[in-house]
Amino acid sequence: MKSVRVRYAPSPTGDPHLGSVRTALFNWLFARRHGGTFILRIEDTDQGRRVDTSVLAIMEGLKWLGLDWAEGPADDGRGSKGPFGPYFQSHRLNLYHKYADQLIQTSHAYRCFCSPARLEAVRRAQQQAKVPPGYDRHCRDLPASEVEQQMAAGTPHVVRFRMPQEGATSIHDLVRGDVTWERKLLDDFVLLKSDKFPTYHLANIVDDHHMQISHVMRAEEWLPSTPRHVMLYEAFGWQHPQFAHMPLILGADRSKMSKRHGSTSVLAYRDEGYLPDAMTNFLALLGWSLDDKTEIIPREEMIRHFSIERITKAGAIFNPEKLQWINGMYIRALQPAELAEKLVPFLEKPADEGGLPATVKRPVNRAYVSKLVPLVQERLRILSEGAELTSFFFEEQLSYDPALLIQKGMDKAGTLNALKLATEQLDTQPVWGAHALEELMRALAEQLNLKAGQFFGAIRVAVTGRTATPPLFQTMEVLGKERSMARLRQSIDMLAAQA
RNA sequence: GCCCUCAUCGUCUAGUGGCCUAGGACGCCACCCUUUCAAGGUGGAGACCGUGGGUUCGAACCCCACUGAGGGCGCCA
Repeated sequence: MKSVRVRYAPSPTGDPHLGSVRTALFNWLFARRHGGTFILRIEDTDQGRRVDTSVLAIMEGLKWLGLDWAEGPADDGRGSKGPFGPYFQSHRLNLYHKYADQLIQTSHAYRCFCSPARLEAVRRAQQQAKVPPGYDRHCRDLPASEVEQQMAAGTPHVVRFRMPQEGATSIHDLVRGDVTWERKLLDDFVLLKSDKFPTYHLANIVDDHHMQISHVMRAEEWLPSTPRHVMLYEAFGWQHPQFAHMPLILGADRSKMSKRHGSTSVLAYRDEGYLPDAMTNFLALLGWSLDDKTEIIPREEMIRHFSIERITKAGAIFNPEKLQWINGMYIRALQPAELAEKLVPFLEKPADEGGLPATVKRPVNRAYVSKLVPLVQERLRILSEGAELTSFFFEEQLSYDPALLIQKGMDKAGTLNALKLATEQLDTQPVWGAHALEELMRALAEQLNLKAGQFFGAIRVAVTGRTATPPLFQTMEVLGKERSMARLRQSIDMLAAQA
């Protein structure tokens, strides 16, 4: 195989979405697998839809996921790096004009002076007549004299491809096998718009050729435009790259994933606390598999084993629950110190963005976070759950319903008594370690003739304000004696005061 | 309407003619572990492999038709 050069060619019209990023991932994996080159090219040929922040967002998304490009926009998002640049199509206009002219010279293309209004009317008529929509080739065979006249008059025009009407065009798609189209069903698509910008079709072919792209890996939605591209390559006398059309990522309703299906920007997943490795692992599994059983696949393994042959053909519904599960697996695999570091920014977010309550001072004490992290590591699925899971570690004042203190099979008086005894004994406890605390309290439970679950349950609520927490005595150890004792005493007051 | 693609548990998938009375994973349920919640372990429910025809000694796997779903049909990519 000649050297692998693949590109990810998004148009900067918004944040990078999941489907788009999955395409980037597959291209990147393929390049890595074959020691090839992964190229980022910005297809900004639509001035109307261009969103300025988009290029930065796309690069941010790729960087976050660790998908580095050898050629493409430079890190500042302005210049380009790599030998075939620039990698912004809007900076390559001369090239497209040159090739559009060449196509006109060789009669593979022609100028079309039809107004948008006329095109619209034609389309409407076609719709009414239930005829396949498409350009009616009005200008395909305009006399040279009229073309000259229109040009002299400065009439806005586009350049269209003169689609041959005989025969068929086939490709051998690496994912789908042979696919064939009747040429007479293909219309005379636009190559150059009246604003002198190329369409996607022209720019794409010219650039893929000039950048020596070996494999075009893109989503299935591009399959229908592939015969047009192949015809263009032929018109230029160029060899076309190999094609591989990947399955679409679908929403729950089985339609193409879009904004309608909720937050689909990868950056939103980053902000919710998904780990980049978990994200790539999950995305890779949407349309590709390593074997019949492996789910957690380290990046290096992914690279080693990635192959187009194992890409699925059918579209895949995005399953958020599985993503959460995978993320949980990656969180558990983290070193506690790493997790602590990743968690802190999420804890410090404003309360209404999922951070700790507003009453908790920022910045949080990192040493303290490091101590509690081991207690919540296996209970976390995404980083943004951290604040909810740990807020009682930080709060000065707990607020909860005192009735929660009374455990199943116990009453108020019994609970009060148990809590008082616990408080007394704990108060004299010199060594505030989980093990010692547990021994002491187990003995007391026995003495009180209470089940450990009952007794510990009451203490748990007293100390944390919750019924579900990390292991009680470890929690108390992290909380510290002073804070634990204060909470115990407060619980007694609250319960006693309750009617 | 026309063109193209696709079709195995709810979901992601394994499966390329006999190893399939269809395997794994998420989710769900139960049990074990256990001071709660998780994590972990074990087990379970869950797919007559879209339907109907072929081919073959034998089909989830090959062929045809149908049906269904999706994508495309812009001076958007």
